[in-house]
Amino acid sequence: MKTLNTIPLNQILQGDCIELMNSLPEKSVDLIFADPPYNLQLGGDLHRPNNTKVDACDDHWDQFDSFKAYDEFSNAWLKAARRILKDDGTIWVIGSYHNIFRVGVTLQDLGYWMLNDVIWRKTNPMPNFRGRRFTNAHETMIWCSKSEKAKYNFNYEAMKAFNDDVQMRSDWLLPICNGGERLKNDEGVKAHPTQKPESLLYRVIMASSKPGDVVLDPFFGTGTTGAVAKKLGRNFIGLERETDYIKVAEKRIKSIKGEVDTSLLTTPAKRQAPRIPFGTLLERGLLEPGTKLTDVKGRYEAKVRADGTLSASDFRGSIHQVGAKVQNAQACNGWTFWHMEKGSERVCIDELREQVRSELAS
Amino acid sequence: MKTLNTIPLNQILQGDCIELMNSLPEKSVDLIFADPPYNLQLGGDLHRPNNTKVDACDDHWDQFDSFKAYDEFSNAWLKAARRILKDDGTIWVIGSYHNIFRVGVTLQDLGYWMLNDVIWRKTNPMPNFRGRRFTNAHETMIWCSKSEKAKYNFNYEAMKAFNDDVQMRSDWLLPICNGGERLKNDEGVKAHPTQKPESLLYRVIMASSKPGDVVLDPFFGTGTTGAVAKKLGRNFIGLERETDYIKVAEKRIKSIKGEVDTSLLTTPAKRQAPRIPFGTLLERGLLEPGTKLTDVKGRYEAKVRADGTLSASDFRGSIHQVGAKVQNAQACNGWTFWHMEKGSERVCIDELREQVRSELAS
DNA sequence: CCAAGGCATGAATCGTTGG
DNA sequence: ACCAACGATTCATGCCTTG
Repeated sequence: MKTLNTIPLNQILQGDCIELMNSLPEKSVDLIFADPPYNLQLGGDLHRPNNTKVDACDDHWDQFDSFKAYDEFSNAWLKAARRILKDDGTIWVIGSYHNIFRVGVTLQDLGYWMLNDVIWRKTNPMPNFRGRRFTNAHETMIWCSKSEKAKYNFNYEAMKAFNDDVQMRSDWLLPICNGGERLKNDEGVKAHPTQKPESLLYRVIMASSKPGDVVLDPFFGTGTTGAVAKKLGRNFIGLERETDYIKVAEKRIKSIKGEVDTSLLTTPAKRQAPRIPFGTLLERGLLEPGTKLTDVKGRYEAKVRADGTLSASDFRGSIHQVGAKVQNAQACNGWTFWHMEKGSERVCIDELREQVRSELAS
Repeated sequence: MKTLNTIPLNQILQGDCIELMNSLPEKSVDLIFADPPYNLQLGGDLHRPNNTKVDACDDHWDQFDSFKAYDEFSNAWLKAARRILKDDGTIWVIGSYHNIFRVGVTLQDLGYWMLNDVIWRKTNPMPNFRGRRFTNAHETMIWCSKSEKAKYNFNYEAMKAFNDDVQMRSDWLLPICNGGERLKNDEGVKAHPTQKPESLLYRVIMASSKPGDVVLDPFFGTGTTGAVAKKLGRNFIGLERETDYIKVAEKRIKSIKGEVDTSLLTTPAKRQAPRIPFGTLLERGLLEPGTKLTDVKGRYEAKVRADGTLSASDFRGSIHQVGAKVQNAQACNGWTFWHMEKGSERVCIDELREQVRSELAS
């Protein structure tokens, strides 16, 4: 494949992304966003508790023989990306714990300079159905400049403005892509197993590029990067192998008239008063496992357990459940019912919660 | 240093953590929590395994040299840790984007099996003063078992109870360590630059160990791991080079009184409840042969046979087999699937099992 | 037309025990 | 080591059906 002299804008190029990048002129791209295969290494099938089968990402493009093969792949495409990236351009790569550590090392070894790792916290992740691990509720993005001294672009003021005038943090709370945004094929089946939400790309592109910039995505899929780039007045280049994805992406991008929906940039409304699990008082040392709690008169009592539940004679449960049980009542607000002894006084545990709330607010 | 036959508990061992770990008996530790140094650019803490010092440098070649040294260091201590870790033990390592990707790759390359990456979201991170990046508001922990097939320990029910009866997610919001918890030396200066909050260790130790387990921290510092281990009824081993840190940690841990009733420290899991054959319900008269069972909606039905099996139209078998068959599913938990009619209500047979269990316990 | 409830589904490295 | 059987396990969201 011969090298082009000018860069083809606002198009999807079909083929292997490494070969395609090698055909593009060097130092011609301002921003790269990449969502490479995660090398998931899934075992057998997984079923939900209601016996339905989880639709796993088992596509051929996610299969690698070994970590070594995956590292060689990462090294190859990140090297090709480095050649076409302008000296002051930046690159984002997204992944999960299956692959992101290997991608991070490859980035560092190739001389990229890490600026941030940014956590995409999902409001609605898939639960852990078997109860064997923590709910995998986030993905990680790495943001790099081409070198330590590069004068990269970061729209600090814009990010701050969109975040209620406080600095944008490295953890972003955004929903996964579903509902109307999720693209379906003619049979009504999801067109791509891992379509990213536009809200994520809005922040990425807003933060690290300017209108008129060239934004390249080497694993274009159904074209979220291109769609958002167009909406934000940037030029895009999409690289993709699969004909089916390209068709969907072209239709999607064609239908966009370049308007910006700024609501996608903002953080979902902050919860009013943050919910404080009772266990928080334990891990913060405000209470200890074994502490005796009583009602305000000292008629009923229970002991605090390490997992943030209470135990009373032969009953265990939340502060609310145990509070109701000892009174033989239907319901009980454990926060106002239970007190701890402090010297000769009884202090309501709700005061401890207030203390935590004020610390969380600061 | 010669190898010990028994493991020294609830002590801080002074010296190089790799040498000290090599002196401990193999497969003797249940849980490792490690907060390794990652000041690549500061020089002070980073030595090659042969004890030569790595120069702090900026340019690319030396940066690569320093990554290589860091990888050798990680490989050495994680290998030593692997030897002393029990086959069903787990390890946590915490870091930031400067080092965590390299640590992650080393873990994977040594054969550790990643279970989760967990994000510690800081309520009160240091702001980014220059406004050139996103506020670095989190650190990353990697949690691994020793191998893919290991039967590691995860206290799912405890973590769920702790989190208001919703699965604990992979992102944890916790404040950094300051205020009264932050240890100061005699001059009133913070005793350690990166003291971790006890709340973080509380969750780690609660989630992945049992009372009486051995918890080792190879970079003990001021001993947060030991302090929380003691509070939660676990044994600790701390490894540390610096005399100043050891003094502070010993004083800290000595002041903790660690007697807590073990029953308050553990959350019973249904998984480890004694097995009750379905036939027991019959011989105890809780069910009679011929009783009709249905699913919760009354869509499927079966009859109880005297031998403790069920029969449905033209199929006979265990409660599980028949439950699966009528639904045309691969598997089924008959205990939660089948219900008996009691007046106008349907009662799950799992409640009958609970009744038997409580009778057997008393 | 609206409210309530049912149902589908998302990048997932998701068993244990006894024969 | 392999196999069969037991039996434990889900949260947020959006669309659709039912009343």
